[in-house]
Amino acid sequence: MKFTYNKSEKLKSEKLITKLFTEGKSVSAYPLRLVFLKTTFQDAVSLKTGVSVPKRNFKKAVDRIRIKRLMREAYRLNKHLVSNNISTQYAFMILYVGKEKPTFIEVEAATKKMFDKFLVKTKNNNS
RNA sequence: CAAGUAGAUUGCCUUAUCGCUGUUUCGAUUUAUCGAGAUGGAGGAAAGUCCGAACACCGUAGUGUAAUCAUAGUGGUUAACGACCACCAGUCGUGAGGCUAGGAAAAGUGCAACAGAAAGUAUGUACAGGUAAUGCUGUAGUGAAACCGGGUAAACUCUAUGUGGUGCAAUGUCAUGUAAACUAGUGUUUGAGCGUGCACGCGCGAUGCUAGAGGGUAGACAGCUAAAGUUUAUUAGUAAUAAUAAACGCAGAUAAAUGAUAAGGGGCAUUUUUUUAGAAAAAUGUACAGAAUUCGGCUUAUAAAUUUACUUGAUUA
Repeated sequence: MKFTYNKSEKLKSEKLITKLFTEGKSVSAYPLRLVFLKTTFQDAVSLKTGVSVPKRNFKKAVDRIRIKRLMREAYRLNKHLVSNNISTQYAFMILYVGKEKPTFIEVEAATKKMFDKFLVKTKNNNS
């Protein structure tokens, strides 16, 4: 198991992001919200993920960058929960919908909870 | 010692684990990826985007005029500036110093609280003087200012000088896919082409199919980081700054790297407790803030610390 999160695992394509937001489904675990879409892409990874913090809630760039770093870190350490349990490729976008600055412990707990919900939801859909 | 004035500097550190990104070396292969190593990786304001430039494109024959906006003592610095430095003047402060609203009122228009007869078309009252006669002359009284070519330009205005626009999402190169139109070839029952992996067979099949050219979307590359560079020293200058020498080689991401977690330590401030007037312990706090083409300024935010020069007051000798 590798806790990596490099360029090929990041969601970068503008087209795919637009499609994700128009067609994707979502689960939320406050203060996080996950938008996902079953899709395919060239790179040999099972997930492509982006993170986002709205400027509306955090006006200072320092705060936004800090939260994004926490979210990326939580994703990096916990992505095996998802990647070991899915068969097809997914695009993820994790949004921070809270309005307070979080700690890493909060973000990590919310990430785990969110991934559990995601797995439950996708299984139900398949069966 | 206290209070203050003007500058300059700094902007916490270490270790471990797991990661991100640029460059580079080696090794693997699947030839564009993987693995291992080495080595760079946020600021004094990176911020606001308020000025000035470099650079790029668009506009423009050239020149002039007008409008718009900006600037406004004198001299200097600079690539340039509305920035900076020096001096003069005015003004505030006991002082060190701070501030600038510093061109023109003899082109025109406007404005002037209170007081006052009257505030810009002057001239009432009282007293005195004077005349043929008249506010013709003086004094008193209000006011910052009362006829003086008055004041005010931090009112319009005038004068002088400058001023084209858009910003790296600029701009250039490559270019998968694809609609219509264009050009060439080929084809319409003598069947091009497509699907069924190939052949056979079967099915579909006609402004069709193939190619070119074109356009330039997704994306990639260049622009992109060696620059009016940084540090130190010397010299010239009151200074801004300039010259010379030596050393250094200093982020380059793009849904956007420069981190996360844990442990330990340091400085300072505040509070509490202890105490032998030295000090010790504990708790809390430790800012503002995140590059996005690049420079020079300005403005704004900022816990706390260090330091230089000077002023005023007090005490001691």
